[in-house]
Amino acid sequence: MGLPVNQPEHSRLHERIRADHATEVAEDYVEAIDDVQREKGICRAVDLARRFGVSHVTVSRTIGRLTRDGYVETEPYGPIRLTTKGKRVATQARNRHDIVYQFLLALGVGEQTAAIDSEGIEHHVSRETLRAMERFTRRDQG
Amino acid sequence: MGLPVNQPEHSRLHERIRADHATEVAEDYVEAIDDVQREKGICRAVDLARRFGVSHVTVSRTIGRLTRDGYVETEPYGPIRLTTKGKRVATQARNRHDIVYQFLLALGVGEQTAAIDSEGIEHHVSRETLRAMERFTRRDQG
DNA sequence: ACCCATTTTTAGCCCAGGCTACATTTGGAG
DNA sequence: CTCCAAATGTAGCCTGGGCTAAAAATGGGT
Ligand SMILES: [Mn+2]
Ligand SMILES: [Mn+2]
Ligand SMILES: [Mn+2]
Ligand SMILES: [Mn+2]
Repeated sequence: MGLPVNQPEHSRLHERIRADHATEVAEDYVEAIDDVQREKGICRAVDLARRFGVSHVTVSRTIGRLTRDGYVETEPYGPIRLTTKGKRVATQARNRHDIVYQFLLALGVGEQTAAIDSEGIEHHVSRETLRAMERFTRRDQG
Repeated sequence: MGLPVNQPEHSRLHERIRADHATEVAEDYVEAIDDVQREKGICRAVDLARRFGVSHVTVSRTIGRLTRDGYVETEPYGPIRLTTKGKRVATQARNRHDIVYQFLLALGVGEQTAAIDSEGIEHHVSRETLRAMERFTRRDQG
């Protein structure tokens, strides 16, 4: 067994990365579903296909996985609704995404770049780093 | 066709993310291969399996793709060597990774967290954001 | 009421990146 | 030299997340 090594074991890092990737799609989807619902009342698969730039079939299959995992509910040919769990994750995801976005702006990055980079970075930011980003943004221009 | 929209179209963002993911494994592998070579002269598949916490079969298949894409060269039962292209990508990847890591430290994040988060964030940082991070780190403690 | 455009579903394909089980090769210890 | 442990390769499986083509359902406009 051996005592727990205190330096981060490299394999651990990558396990985290793989775990992040597994939840990444779920986070982006529930956030997008929530967005669409705010914008136009209900969310349909076709809305997500446009938003993500993928085919409607890909959306349909992904929604199947999200349903299986308890994030969304649908009936055949019906709209896509978030479960309680889905709403919670959507709120957290949007919050975190926004913190990262505002942080990049505060760092001096342009809006377009901040929008693009935050979309990927958000999924790999721990609580600790998120807090540090908030602190910086507040101090810088709050 | 329509005129190019100037606000970042949401689907564009996600296309970037998907592209980043496609190169992510290649970047981490060539960086790791370079690391191992520095540490112990030659790099073998087992070294990478340990480092990434995956089976040697997964490494073998991944190395096959990297060979196909011109990043590495191997002979049967031989060590893993980087091509010129592979070395270039490894150097760039390490450089960028280090900038992100140092930046997180400068932001006030702990070493463990910085190590973990930088491993994921590095792949989603544009040149512009990377420059902003360098600027901040230099100003903060350079 | 009907028709048709839009939407969703289904079938079937691809590739990346995981795995286990088993076969083969290699090189060093004795 | 021989043998065996370690490394590598091969076969076959899985899931996620992409795609196209074609079928089926829905619902709004006339
Ligand atoms: Mn998001
Ligand atoms: Mn995202
Ligand atoms: Mn790296
Ligand atoms: Mn990485």
